[in-house]
Amino acid sequence: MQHWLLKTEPEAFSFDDLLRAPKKTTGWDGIRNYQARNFLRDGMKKGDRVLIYHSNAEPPAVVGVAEVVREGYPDPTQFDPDDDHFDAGATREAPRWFQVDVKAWRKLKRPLSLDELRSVRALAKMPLLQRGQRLSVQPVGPHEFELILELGGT
DNA sequence: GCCAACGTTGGC
DNA sequence: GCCAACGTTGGC
Repeated sequence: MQHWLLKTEPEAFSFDDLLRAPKKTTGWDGIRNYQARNFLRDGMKKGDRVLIYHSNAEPPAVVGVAEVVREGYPDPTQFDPDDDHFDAGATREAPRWFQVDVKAWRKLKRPLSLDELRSVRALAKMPLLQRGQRLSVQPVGPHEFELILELGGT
């Protein structure tokens, strides 16, 4: 089983929104980056655990844990001309963008801010903490994942 | 709101 | 295939 981190802007969709969603589940749509797309399409497997990170937040922080409940399938918003994420170059025969479904598992007892994560030496190699890292879907090592759960409390 | 870092686009 | 211009991300 692998572990991942998904970024979201809480103003658009927060972990609490996920907790309130039907079946605490949502399609993680709107990702428009090829590297992230490849993780969604090929990497993420049912049962994988996912850290949910709030970007553009005060403070930016890991706030909860979710689980992949459906593996990669075409993101429907790419086909919708009225959607912000419409992509005229994508077809149903050859979809360009993929999403997974994630279900909220636990909210961390205490959010782990970016500052705090940076202060933990064992986490220093996380992509999230690297300078200029913008990828919104990232793999997380098993030890890093367990440590974050310990620090945040589940 | 600023701006550094990065990804994408398109002219050549 | 290079690279300048442009758009986006996301911390601050």
